[in-house]
Amino acid sequence: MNFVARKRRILVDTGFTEYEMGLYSNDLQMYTTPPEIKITLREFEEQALERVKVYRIIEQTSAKGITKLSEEWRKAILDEIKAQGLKTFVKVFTGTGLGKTEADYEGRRRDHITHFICRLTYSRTEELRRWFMTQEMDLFRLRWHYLSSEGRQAFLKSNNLSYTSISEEEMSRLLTLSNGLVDSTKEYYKVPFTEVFDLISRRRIFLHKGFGYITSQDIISVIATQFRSFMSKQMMLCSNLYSRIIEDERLKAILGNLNTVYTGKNYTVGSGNAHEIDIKQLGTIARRAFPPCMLSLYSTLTNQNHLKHFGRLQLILFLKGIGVKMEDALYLYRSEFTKKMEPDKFDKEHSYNIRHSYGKEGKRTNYTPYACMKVINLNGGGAGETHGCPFKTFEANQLNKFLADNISNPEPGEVREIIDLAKNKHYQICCTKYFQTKNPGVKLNSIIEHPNQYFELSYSDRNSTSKTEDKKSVASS
RNA sequence: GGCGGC
DNA sequence: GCCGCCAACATA
Ligand code: SF4
Repeated sequence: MNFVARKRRILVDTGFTEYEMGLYSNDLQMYTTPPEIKITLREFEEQALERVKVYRIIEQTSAKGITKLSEEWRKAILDEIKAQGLKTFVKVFTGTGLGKTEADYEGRRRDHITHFICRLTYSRTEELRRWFMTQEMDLFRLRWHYLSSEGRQAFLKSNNLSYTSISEEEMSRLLTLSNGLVDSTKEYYKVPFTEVFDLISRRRIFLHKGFGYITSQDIISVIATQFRSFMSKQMMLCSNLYSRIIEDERLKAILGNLNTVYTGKNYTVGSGNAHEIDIKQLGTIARRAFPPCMLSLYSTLTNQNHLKHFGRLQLILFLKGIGVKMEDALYLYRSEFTKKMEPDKFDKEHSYNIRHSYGKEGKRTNYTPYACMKVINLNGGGAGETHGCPFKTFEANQLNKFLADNISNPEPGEVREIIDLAKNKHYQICCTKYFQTKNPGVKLNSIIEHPNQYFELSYSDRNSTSKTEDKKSVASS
């Protein structure tokens, strides 16, 4: 009777229509069609929050130093998803593709719905869109790995990706034509060569009559490119939709809640953490408590007496965030710049922008200092540029020198560890490690997510450990 | 640095 | 050549 009941439930009780059965025929999809949402608001919120948890797990696992897309990476992510009790997701994420049980369909529908809710909520700003896209792309590639050969074929077909897997006889022709470039032990797909440019530049790809022949391992990179470009277009449409839909009060409460969970954003620079900064001691403070990205800007400002556009911005917003008064910031920039520039030229070219950054001109917006994500994405490596995150932009020897100059008593191997983290592109972990070697007394409960957070932590540490010095100077005066 | 005005 | 304006989240 169980058997009968279950069988009926597939068709009747769960209410999967024929249309939905088609829509949810595969564990992986490109989310081209919006779902019909027939669930309660409470379920809506719960399920979407679960997907956000998945995003955070992916992000944090990648940040831990585990190389993306490796076996270890997949295992770590899935284990954590299980540990947080998100079993339904594990099933659909690791599915081989074409399962037909009720649970299969249920999982895919949940995947579908939660994806669209998140797509909507994370479409709001540029920053959120970027973050959402990278998590979704990683998730997509993770899931592709578990699809069976049949599942992959079906996926390609249902998304009109005309990459056909090649036949036996075609294969034997290719073997002779390709001069050893095609390996007979692997499975190959035929792809229009216009879609494989990025792959061609990285690997040797056999091209023939307008087609590239790609292994089944490499095909994911082609698909991912398609998926990404499709998604980024969709995100733009969503951001329009968002502004209209958000007027529903009930939805507003839920959607708002969702993206506050966005990890990079939980450090907010408020008026609460503004310090009295003595501008004449800024050099000492910088060496002691500035994060590398800001210290590096500060030193080129004072050594070269010049900063390029984004460097000026990155630094000025940071300074504003730690509590430097606008007059002091203006004074600092002017006194350095005018060592190599006529004072009136400085006034014409820069003073307005500084006031504007402090919210004193035009629209009078108090712009928020850049978070690590933003700084890292600034990519400061260019000629004469010092902005961006040093762990990303510095060449190996440059980084070596920086670390030697700024870490006074390194434990053996510590510097090596920092360099390796930087090399593996784990900039924020790297920075956290750097922070810990400079401030062994401070216990961190999270990684560095914001330059101003870095400053607060190291500055307050010095304050508390040097209370005796402060008292002394008070007493002696 | 970008956009815009004269 | 002069100049202004903008980089951003509405949420407690
Ligand atoms: S990780 Fe963040 S705080 Fe550290 S140097 Fe890079 S941008 Fe600055």
